[in-house]
Amino acid sequence: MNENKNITIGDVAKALGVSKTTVSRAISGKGRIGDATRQRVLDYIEVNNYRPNPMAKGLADQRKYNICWAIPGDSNVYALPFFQKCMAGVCEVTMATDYDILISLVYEDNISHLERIVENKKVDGVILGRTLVDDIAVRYLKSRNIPFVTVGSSKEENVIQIDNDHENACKELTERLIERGYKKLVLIGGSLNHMVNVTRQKGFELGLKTAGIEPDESMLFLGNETTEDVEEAADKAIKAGAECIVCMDDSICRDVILKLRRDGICIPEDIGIASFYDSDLLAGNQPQVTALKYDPQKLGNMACNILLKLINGESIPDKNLMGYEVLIKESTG
Amino acid sequence: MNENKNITIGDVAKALGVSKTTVSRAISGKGRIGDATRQRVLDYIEVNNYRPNPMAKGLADQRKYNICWAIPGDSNVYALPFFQKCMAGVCEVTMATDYDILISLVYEDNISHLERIVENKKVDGVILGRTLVDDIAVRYLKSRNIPFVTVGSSKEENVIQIDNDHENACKELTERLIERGYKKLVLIGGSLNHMVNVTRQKGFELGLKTAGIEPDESMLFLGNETTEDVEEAADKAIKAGAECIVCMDDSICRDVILKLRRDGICIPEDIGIASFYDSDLLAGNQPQVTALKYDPQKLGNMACNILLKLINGESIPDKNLMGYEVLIKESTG
DNA sequence: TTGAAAGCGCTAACAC
DNA sequence: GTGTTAGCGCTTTCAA
Repeated sequence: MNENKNITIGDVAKALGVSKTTVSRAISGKGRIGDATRQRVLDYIEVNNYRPNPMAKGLADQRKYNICWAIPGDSNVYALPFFQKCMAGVCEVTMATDYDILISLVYEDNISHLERIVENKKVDGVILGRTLVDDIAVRYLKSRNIPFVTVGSSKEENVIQIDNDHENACKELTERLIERGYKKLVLIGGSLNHMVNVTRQKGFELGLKTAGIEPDESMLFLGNETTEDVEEAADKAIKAGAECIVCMDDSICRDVILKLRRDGICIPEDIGIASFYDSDLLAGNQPQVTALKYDPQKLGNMACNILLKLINGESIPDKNLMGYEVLIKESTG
Repeated sequence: MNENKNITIGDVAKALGVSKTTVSRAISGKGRIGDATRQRVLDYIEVNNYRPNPMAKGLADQRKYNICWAIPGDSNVYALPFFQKCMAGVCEVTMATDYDILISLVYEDNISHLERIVENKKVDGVILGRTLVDDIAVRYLKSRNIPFVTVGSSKEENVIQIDNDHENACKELTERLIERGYKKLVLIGGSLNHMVNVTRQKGFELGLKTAGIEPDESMLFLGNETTEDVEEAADKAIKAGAECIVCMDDSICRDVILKLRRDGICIPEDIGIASFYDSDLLAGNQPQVTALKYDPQKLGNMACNILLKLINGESIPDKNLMGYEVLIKESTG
C-alpha cells in the first residue's frame, strides 16, 4: 500500500475531517466519543493500515511499551531450556498487548547492561529470570523504583515473586522416595547463591524430617559448580553408601548419570536417581528419570501478566506460587 | 542521586547557561562547538548522570535504537544452545552501542509477531536467526524495505547473509572420514526446508565426490523431524550396512547415539558416528563425538555488527562466511 | 561558535 | 461529543 509514506494521526484526522484528538480517542477508547465517529475512524485506520508511532506515543504518555527480560549472562546458564521456555511464555503474553520484550544479560556481580536499559528509560518494567540469595539486580531495581517481578523467590522485602512451589515439590518427592524404600538419600546440588537451590534444599530436608529422618551433613553435597565438582560429589556419595542420589537440577542429574555409566554403576539396580527438575536434558535418558515437573512457559505467562498489572498500578501479592507434578519413573526402582 | 526527577536536556542547558542546541551538539558531536563548552557540558552530564530520553531522541531523529532478534518460535527449536549463544553474541555488540534487542518469535508459516514489530516501527533493523528454503520472513522483510541480515544462507537475491561455511566444513569432514577408511557413509538429516540442512547435504555430497564416490539415495536419510523419524532412519541405515553415520546436527546425533546404545550397538567398534554440528548436547558423551565446531557467538557478533553498519547506510557484501574446525574424536575409530 | 524556534507524532487538559 | 492547544524531550535548520 503506502510504500514509504509514514501516515500519521494528522493524516488520518485530515482525511476524515476530524481533529487529531478525536482520532486519538477512537484508538485509545479514552474520553467521550460518538459511536459513529469512532467506527468511522477505526474503519479508516484499518483500511489504510495506520500504525501510531510508538516513539511519539511514548514521549507523550511517558510509556515505553517495552519490558525487559533479564537473564543470566553466563553461557552455561542462559542456554538452559528453562529460560527459553519461560521467555516464550512471556512472549505469548506480550504478543497480545502493545508491549515488546527487550533482552538484558545480567551477571552475578555485574548488572551494567540492565542498569543502562533502566537508566535510559527504555522499559516500563522488568522481569528478572532468576534470583540469587545476594541479588544486586533485585536491590538495584528496588532502588530505582521501577515495576519489576522475579521468576524465583527472593529474600528481599516487597518483591513480587513468581515461582514454582519448589519447597513443597521437593518435600513431596523426598517423601515419596523414602516411601519407596530408600533409606539413605543423598542430595547433590549447585551453587547456594541461587535461591532456587536454597529452596530445594529446604524442601529436601523437610521431606526427610517428615519421614522421621534428621538431615545431616553427610547427606548434603552442595555448592557444586562444575561437572568435575558434581562427579566428585557423586563419588563421595556412593562411597558414603547412598542408596538414592537426589539431584538438585537436570544438568547435575545428567552429569551424575554419565558419571555412573562410566563407572559401570547401574540405575536403578545399584543405585536410585531422582532429579528436582525435569527437562529435555533428561528426556532421552533410559532408564527414565524420576523427577519434578514444572511448566516454565506458564511461569513466564504469569510473570508477564503480573508485571503488566503492576505497570498499570494494580496491587499484587508478593508470593505467587505455581504447581508441580511428581513423576516417578524407572530410575528409582 | 536525583530520585525521580527526570533531568532533561533543558535542565542541563539552564544549569550551564547555554542553549539546548549546545548541549545536544556536545553529546552528539555533530555541528561546530567550542572545545571548552563541549567539555563543560560533558562534565556536567557525567556528574549529574543525565541520560537523554530515547523516546524523544527517537521521535526527533526517526530512529528507534532497537534491533529485532527473530528466532524460531517452535519450542523444540528455539531452545537450542545455538540460538542462545548467537543471541549472546548479538548482545555483546549492542551493549557497546545505544542499541537494544527486541525479541520476536517467528514460525515457518506465521510471522505476525515480527510483522507487528516492524509495522509498529519499533526497530531499525532485524536479524533473522535462521533461514528457510521457502522463507516468508525474508520475503516480508525485503518487501518492507527495512535493513536486515540473516544468520544462515538464503536463496533469495539481495539478502545480507552471515553464515558458517557449512558447505566446505561438511565437505572436509566427509573427506576426512573417508580417509579414515570408512567406505559406506550415510547421512541422517532433518527438515529440508531449513537452508542449513540443504547446505550441509551439499557439502556431504561434494565430499563424497571428491573421494570418487557418487552420492546416491541409499546414503541419504533426510527430512527427519521427530526422534522417532531419526531412530527409524538409523535402523534403516544400519540394515543397509552403514559403516559410519553422519548426523546433520547435534540433536539428531544425540538421538542416534541413544538409539544405538539401546540396541547394544557399540561406537566406534560396530559403527562410526560423526556430527555436522557440535554442541553441549554432545559434550558429556562418551565416546567423544567427531564433529564440526563453529562459534555461534562470533556469528552473532558479526551479524549484529553488519546490521548496524547497514542501518548506518554502509554497503555490505551479501555473503559473509565464517570459519570452522573439524574435530576428529573417538566416535570414528 | 552559539542560540531561537520549528518541528517529530502523539496525548490530555480545557474549552465549546 | 468534538476541537484547540499546549506540551512530552530531543534534533536541526537558520540566523546571529
